[in-house]
Amino acid sequence: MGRGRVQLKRIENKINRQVTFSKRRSGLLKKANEISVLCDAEVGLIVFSTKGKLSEYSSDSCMERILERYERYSYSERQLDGNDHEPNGNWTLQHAKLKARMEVLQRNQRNFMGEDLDGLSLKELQNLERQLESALKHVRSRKNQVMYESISELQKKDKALQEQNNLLAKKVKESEKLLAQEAHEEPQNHGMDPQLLQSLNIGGSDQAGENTGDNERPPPQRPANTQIPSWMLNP
Amino acid sequence: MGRGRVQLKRIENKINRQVTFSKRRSGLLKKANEISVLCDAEVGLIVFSTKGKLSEYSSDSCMERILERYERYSYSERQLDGNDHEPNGNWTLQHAKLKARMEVLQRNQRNFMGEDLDGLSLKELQNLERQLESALKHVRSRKNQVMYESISELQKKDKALQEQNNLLAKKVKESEKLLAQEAHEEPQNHGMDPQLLQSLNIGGSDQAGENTGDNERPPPQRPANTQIPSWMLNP
DNA sequence: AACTATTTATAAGA
DNA sequence: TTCTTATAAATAGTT
Repeated sequence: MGRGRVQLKRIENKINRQVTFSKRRSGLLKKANEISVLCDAEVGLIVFSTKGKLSEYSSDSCMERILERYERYSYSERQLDGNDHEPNGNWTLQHAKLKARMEVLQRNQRNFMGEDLDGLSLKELQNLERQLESALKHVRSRKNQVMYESISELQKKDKALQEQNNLLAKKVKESEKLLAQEAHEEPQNHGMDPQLLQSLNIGGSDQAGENTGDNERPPPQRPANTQIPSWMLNP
Repeated sequence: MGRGRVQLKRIENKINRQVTFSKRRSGLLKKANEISVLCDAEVGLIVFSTKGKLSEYSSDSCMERILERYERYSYSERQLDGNDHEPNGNWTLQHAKLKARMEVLQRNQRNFMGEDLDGLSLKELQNLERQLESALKHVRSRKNQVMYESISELQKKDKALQEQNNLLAKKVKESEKLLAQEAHEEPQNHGMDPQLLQSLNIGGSDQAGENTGDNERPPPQRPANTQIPSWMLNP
């Protein structure tokens, strides 16, 4: 819908992609709302942009409800397993304990996301900082590994394709030879254009390096705790 | 879009509603797919028809992952508190739900701690990295604030103490003067031992203003909360 | 399920 | 970002 036909593939131009995303997102949200109202359906829609920004839509009942319903629908009886190790003893206690643990987890998680930091002491903040640094290191390391593996695989594929190409090229040459012999006997030129051979070099090897470029982040910043803030030195 | 304008309200005719639902659902799914491909977005779409039938769409990574990611963002009001709208209904279900959520939270937390990263896609890793960077920024900012406040307070306290010291010093001098006069009138020494006077010089008067001397070493003991922890200075 | 007159969505341009 | 506009797509009502 628009001035040109659109291909169903990732838009490479970044700006363009961003703009299209913005437009289509609003369109999608609108349509989600429409179907939910018109057809009395329950809809939950979650969209993460490339940059990780979240947009969501959920019909009347909140997303939480819809997700619960979804979980119930998709794997309801999965966790009926070993719940009865304490027949009917103190469900209440169990429940309370679970809830308490849950709350702790949630608070932690919020802290890990850099929120709700007001109640933390300096030392706790320090610990959290160290923890986050360590996590970040691991994540980056893992990311690099994943990227490396991906590249490796692409290279393998690339190699295989090239070999295949060589084989094909050889075959083509043989054909040419045969044709040349024929031509020798009968001097007309119906050999193949060498450029055609090039075009058989099926693309894809160049995707390998694509991801290596803009994902690297330089470490211009040192960890803060190796650095005494200037205001501490100049009271 | 169609032969007539459509009102944004529930379609009353049941057949009609069902047909429209079917058409629009496929449209919605299509558009969800399009935006995810074109704009490199991560999309999760859940649709329950009036009759409770589930349709879903999720881009590349499975719905489960998207929902986890969603939880990571908006874990917010996990209101476990007033969940007992079903008094003694099915504790089992409640319990199971709690446990399921718990598992998700724990997995998330492990990810936030840089563990169990093997299952994550490149995109998810990138997102996690961004999240951690952001969290780290917040934590550092908060830490700096706390440190700044702490120092600010120290300085205030310091100033107050100095003033107090000045006051005391002045008093002591006056006492000395009086004693000197007495000594002049009656040359027996029943005055106070000058060393005693010194001891009245409640610690720190030398900090007051006369920094001209050789008092460079830090005072042996400061109030605990006016002390900068060693780990702050020695990273 | 197909058709088609219309309405909508949106790609490109400003 | 927002608006405009030409055009592609979606779809309401019909068959």
